[in-house]
Amino acid sequence: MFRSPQAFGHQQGIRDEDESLGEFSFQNGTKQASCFRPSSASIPSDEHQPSWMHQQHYTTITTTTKSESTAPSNSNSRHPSGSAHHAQAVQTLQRRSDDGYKWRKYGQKQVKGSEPAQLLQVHVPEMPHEEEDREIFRWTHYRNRIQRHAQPSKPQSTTRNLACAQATRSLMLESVATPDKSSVSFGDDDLDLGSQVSKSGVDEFEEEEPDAKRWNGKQEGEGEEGVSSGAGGRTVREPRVVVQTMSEIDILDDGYRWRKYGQKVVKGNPNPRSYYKCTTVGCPVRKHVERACHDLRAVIITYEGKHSHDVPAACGSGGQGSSSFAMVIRPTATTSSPSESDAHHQLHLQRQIRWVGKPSLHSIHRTQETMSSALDMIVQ
DNA sequence: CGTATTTGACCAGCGC
DNA sequence: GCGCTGGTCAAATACG
Repeated sequence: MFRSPQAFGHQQGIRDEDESLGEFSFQNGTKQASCFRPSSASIPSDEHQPSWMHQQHYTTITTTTKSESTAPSNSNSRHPSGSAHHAQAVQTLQRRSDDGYKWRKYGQKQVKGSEPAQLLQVHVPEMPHEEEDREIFRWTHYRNRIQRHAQPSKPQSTTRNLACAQATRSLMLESVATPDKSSVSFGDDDLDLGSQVSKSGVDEFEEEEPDAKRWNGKQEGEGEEGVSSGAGGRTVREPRVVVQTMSEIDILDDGYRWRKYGQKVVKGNPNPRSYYKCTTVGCPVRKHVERACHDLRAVIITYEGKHSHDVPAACGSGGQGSSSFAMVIRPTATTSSPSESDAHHQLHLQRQIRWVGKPSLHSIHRTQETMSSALDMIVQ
């Protein structure tokens, strides 16, 4: 089995935002990757056909955690760290983007009242004044950090196994908690988009109270993982992690065992959403999986909760499983005191994610790279 | 036969 | 209060 805890756990602390973004690197168990650090030369300059159209391989990441300030009575005791503070980091990174490129909305996860996983391939660069774009920005409710440099897709030279055949061509990682005002700005310098979003989006972001009723509701009573509102406090949604991957199969082995407990068609997406629980006793983690309405190949997986256990050996060990990748996500990322930095939180988050997979599979590497990179961005 | 999945019913939050 | 919606439950069913 391939597992590369060093992919995240060994990363050096937290880098300051911005400058490193365009040239971050990460490590996984197999190699030093720089897939998101292409040279600027790799950026096509074709304005007529923005390069992202050629580049299937992009990643968008948004992470948020909740600050105590807006959830004063957030049950700190639920977190082992006894945190009273959720630092919030909001970060959206896109691989295919930069000034002068157009942005196109490529998807939307429509959960009424909340926009936990808006998927963007933004286009129209110079005119966030246009209504459509403003909508896009409102949509995200996050500040967007656009990665300048594109990574050319490496040719897949070898045959893939089944899982790999579903190779991730794009990924989105999005850890979402109830937004608050402490959203971290990242690199408004690198693109006006960031500041624009902060104007048109973050304000709403701050004001809106996402639909937190359900993912909290019952979970609160189920275990320690649910982020609840304290007495009289606002309901705080537990952080989520949303992963979007291009796959022809719905079930991607992420290392854990899941039991399907429901399926429902949600508004705005003809494709049913499947609900899964982690089968490990006492583990509160749930996820739902749905196909994007805009692209049937796109699978959107939303995790919520923190695993109270490690990856089951039988699953995560890569034994006979078809694990293309496994991601352990423990979004309960809190700090022990309000004074602790976002960096601390981010490091915490970073350490909560690791990969499990088969190193021999190229596309797995690609996925891992992408995801690792995504996480690397998160901790910027 | 045990386990996993399916699927309709039910529940709860929110807006009108 | 009612309807809409997302999420969950649990009996029925399918599968190995």
